[in-house]
Amino acid sequence: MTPVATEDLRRQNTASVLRSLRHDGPATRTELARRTGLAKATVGTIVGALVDGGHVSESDAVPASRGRPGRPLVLTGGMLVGLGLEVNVDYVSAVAIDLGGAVRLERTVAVDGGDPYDVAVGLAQLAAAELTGEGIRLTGATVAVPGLVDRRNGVVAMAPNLGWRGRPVADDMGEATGLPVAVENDANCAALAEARRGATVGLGQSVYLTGTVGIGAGVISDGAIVRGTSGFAGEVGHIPLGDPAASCGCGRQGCWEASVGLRAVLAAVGVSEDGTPLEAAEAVSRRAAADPGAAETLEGVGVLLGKGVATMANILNPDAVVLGGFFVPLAPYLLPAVVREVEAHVTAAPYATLDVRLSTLGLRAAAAGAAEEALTQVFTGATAV
Amino acid sequence: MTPVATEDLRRQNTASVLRSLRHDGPATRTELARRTGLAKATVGTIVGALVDGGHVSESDAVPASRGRPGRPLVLTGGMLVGLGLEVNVDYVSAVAIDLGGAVRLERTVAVDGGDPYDVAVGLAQLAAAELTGEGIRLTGATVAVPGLVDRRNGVVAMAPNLGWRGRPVADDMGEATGLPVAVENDANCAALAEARRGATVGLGQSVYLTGTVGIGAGVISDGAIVRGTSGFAGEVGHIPLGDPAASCGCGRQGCWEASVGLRAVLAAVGVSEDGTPLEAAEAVSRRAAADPGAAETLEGVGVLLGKGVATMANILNPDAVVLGGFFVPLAPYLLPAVVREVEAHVTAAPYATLDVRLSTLGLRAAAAGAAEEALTQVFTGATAV
DNA sequence: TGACATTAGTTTGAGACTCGTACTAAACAG
DNA sequence: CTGTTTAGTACGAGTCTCAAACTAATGTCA
Repeated sequence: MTPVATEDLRRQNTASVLRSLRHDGPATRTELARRTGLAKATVGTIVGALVDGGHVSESDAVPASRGRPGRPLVLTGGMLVGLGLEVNVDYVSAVAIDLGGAVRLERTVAVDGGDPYDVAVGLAQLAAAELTGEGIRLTGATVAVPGLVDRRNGVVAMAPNLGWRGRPVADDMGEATGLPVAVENDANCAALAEARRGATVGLGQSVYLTGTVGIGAGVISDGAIVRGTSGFAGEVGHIPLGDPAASCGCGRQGCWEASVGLRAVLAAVGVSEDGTPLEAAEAVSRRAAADPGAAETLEGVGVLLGKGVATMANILNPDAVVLGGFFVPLAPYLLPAVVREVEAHVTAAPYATLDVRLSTLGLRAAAAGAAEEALTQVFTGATAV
Repeated sequence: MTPVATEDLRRQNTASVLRSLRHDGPATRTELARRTGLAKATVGTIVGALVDGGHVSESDAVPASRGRPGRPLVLTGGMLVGLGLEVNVDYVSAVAIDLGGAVRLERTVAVDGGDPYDVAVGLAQLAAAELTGEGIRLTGATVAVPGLVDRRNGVVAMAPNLGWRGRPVADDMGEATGLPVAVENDANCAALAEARRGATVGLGQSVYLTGTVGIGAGVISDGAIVRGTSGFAGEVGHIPLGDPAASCGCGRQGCWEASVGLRAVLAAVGVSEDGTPLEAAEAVSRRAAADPGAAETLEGVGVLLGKGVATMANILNPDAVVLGGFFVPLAPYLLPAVVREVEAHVTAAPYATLDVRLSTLGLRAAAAGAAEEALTQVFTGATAV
């Protein structure tokens, strides 16, 4: 495994330079040499190729205190773009992000009754045509799906909300668009998005917990998604630490989701399930503002939520846990209890702080994360620029 | 980071050859070239250096069906040895393992009242002297400790059973022995040992769950320990999914350990806490064989154990979970319930099988894993042979 | 104003490495 | 004893990084 020839060296070092520009911002060649540990001459060669390729450009010289002023290099990366698609029951979103992190395209299309897959293919083809028209090279597309995804073969094993089962999305969509297509769980994508451009930028390890209809988690370690053996990691909706008496939609008792999922919350507070999860959660929030009993109920949800967060933290020891989805509008009522439970139950609490944060990216997180994922192979050196 | 020069290339490829020999067994040069993807000529050069260094040797030619017979290469690795130390309340163990995976030294010393640290230092010095006397080069030592270990600075943050708190073991012991010393959690080490030479050889991702006085887990991914941000991952003893009424030694209620830990099991079955955890567990096993009520109680423990295993499996999606420590003698009574709970609560269960296995290494696991850990940098290419 | 110090970036030659091809070595088959 | 087959080595070409020397651009200070 991992055969390494001398050209792979260049790829790795190029990726190292790109990562440094991405992660620590613009820098002169000399500064980059210091950051990466490479020789000045080597950085010069690598940067030369990147400038030729249009991925990096020199900004105006900034005179340092003394000596010849350096010319800082900026990731423009207009040429390399990753495409992310989020497939959901009622909408499909596309986001394209370039090497520099800029959003180059953003579309959302409603799905009216038909198969979301067809909408996704159409959107992907549209985006690909539009982007390549500008002379852009797409590194690939990643499709974020709410369900169990087997990464090894690009098959969606099960996506109950979409009604998909054993669907070879990567192969099918790859053929339809001519792009290398990967499939990924939506919570994983959102977690990556928060880690690259949201609430957990700069942290080594983080967990993203989203509440939409179900509960899903994404785990990020050193900028990469942790997938487990078959890509099913982070399927936390049905871990058995909810109220043992609560019946879950899956037929089991005591699932976490059955106590802290959207339906459970709506039922507990007595709000009807209208509109999107976020709209419903906002209705709950309004009710809690008016009704102390409802606020207290939410605090109870927060306790159970905190127990689950503490459980994940004990197993994974992340720097931060990010709450997303419908947890965000309810945060004022949930967060105090969550923080309390975390402090009570996380073994490492006195020695390593665990931040509980709120998602900053909102609904766009999954698609943006999918686009970032489509770009990662460039930053890891797996693909040549 | 990751500055890569042309010599690092050789290190990586050498490590690749070593890993192949380790993982897939002896092979001829041509076979190695096929396995690693390197050119035959390159493998020839690398193997030449390894043979010169005494790390690899040619075994007798085995004639293939036709043509010139190949000379299979075997990891002898007599020259490079990793040292592992397991520090416990009443004993300290040392195990030394060479590149070929052979155990080169094994010692256990009882601790009678004194500080286990002093015993460990003495044992390490003894082992180092003995091994270097034979012309062996020690790559380093890893100390396995039952407690929270901060890997970044080699400090044992807290080891309640040892009475250690904020102790800079790596620095101190490194000075005393002249070796590079690392510190690691004992469950992590045992998990690594099972993955390299025990129940989970060949699996990509595994979780090891040990019961001694407390409950601890180790997570292995692609042959490496998953540590989380500060090395506190796998501290599962106090995740809140035990009986909510059960009081834990830590002062909290509902900790998992308070329901499935050794003391809880002994109390539930009515056996006194005599001897080592394993001896006590064997007493429990005898009791259960005679008393159906006790067996039923154990089944209840198995249910809670299974809930925890399912929780970890949902978060991490491993290939297998290994039960060690006192769970092994009680397996006949626990395992059926554990397997049932896993099948009931693991979301991925229909799509990816999760094995529940028993530890095969027993008490020696932690020290052996520590020794393996001390060797890993050779196999990852971080250290030159 | 001009020599000097200082820092940025490039040129150049050496050294390390892998690769493909051609070549030698060692067995068996008929 | 010749041909076939497979294992392993020698060799030259190509790629890459590196250190040191060198050029470029600016501020400093007499």
